[in-house]
Amino acid sequence: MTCTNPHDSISIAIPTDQELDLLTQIFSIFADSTRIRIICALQDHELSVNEICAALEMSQPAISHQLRILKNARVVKCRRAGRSSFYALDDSHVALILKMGLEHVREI
Amino acid sequence: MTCTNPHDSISIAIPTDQELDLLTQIFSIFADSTRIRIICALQDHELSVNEICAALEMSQPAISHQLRILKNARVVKCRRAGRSSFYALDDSHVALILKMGLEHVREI
DNA sequence: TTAATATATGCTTGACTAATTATATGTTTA
DNA sequence: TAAACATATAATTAGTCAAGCATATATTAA
Repeated sequence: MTCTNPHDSISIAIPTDQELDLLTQIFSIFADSTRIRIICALQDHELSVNEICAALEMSQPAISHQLRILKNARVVKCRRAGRSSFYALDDSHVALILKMGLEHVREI
Repeated sequence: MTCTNPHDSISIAIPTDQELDLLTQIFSIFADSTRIRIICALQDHELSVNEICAALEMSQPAISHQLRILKNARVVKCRRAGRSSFYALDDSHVALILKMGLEHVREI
């Protein structure tokens, strides 16, 4: 990536308006504990909506609501099998950002 | 860090409730374009409140409002000099998370 | 001390959003 | 087909929050 200051590897070039929008979109996804818990639940394997409800002990519409947000953001993908829909992580980049945040939190 | 699945380096152990709170707090900070712009403006050098207002073309109370949030979250620190207050980045870990997000956005 | 400058704070409003309730759609079994 | 099951969607509500306005506090200069 380009940096405004080549001497500082952490330096960030000023984001464009479009980048700013995308950034706030992505970070907004993680700004909700229910969505983070869903992503963690899908970490190792896909789950049906019902299974996610059971895992998080939350209502089905509440889970479907958040799944739609995660799907629109391409964080999860959906596969239909019979009368169940199975959700799995889609974009590994996004999971990496969450991992970064978690590492940060655990280093405090 | 500990992983639920040692074969997958991206795997994330289920966060505790406390970690979940800290995570949503941190990501909430980046879920606002004004705050991201402030952080970017402070990337290379400290700035007074007035200078930040000028850089972002926003009102002084709006900037002070966001600076207080960033300060409480220890993302920025404040230094008083005469009648001006100069703000600078405090926690470089947080800037790293922002950098991650920006790299992600720029790779799409 | 008074005036001017710089920043912080309190109050309010409008926009956004997570969760609930109720209902609709889709799928399988009897 | 009808009934049961699984998920999606609509409408509503309550809570959160960014920004604006007004004002208070703090610092310097005259």
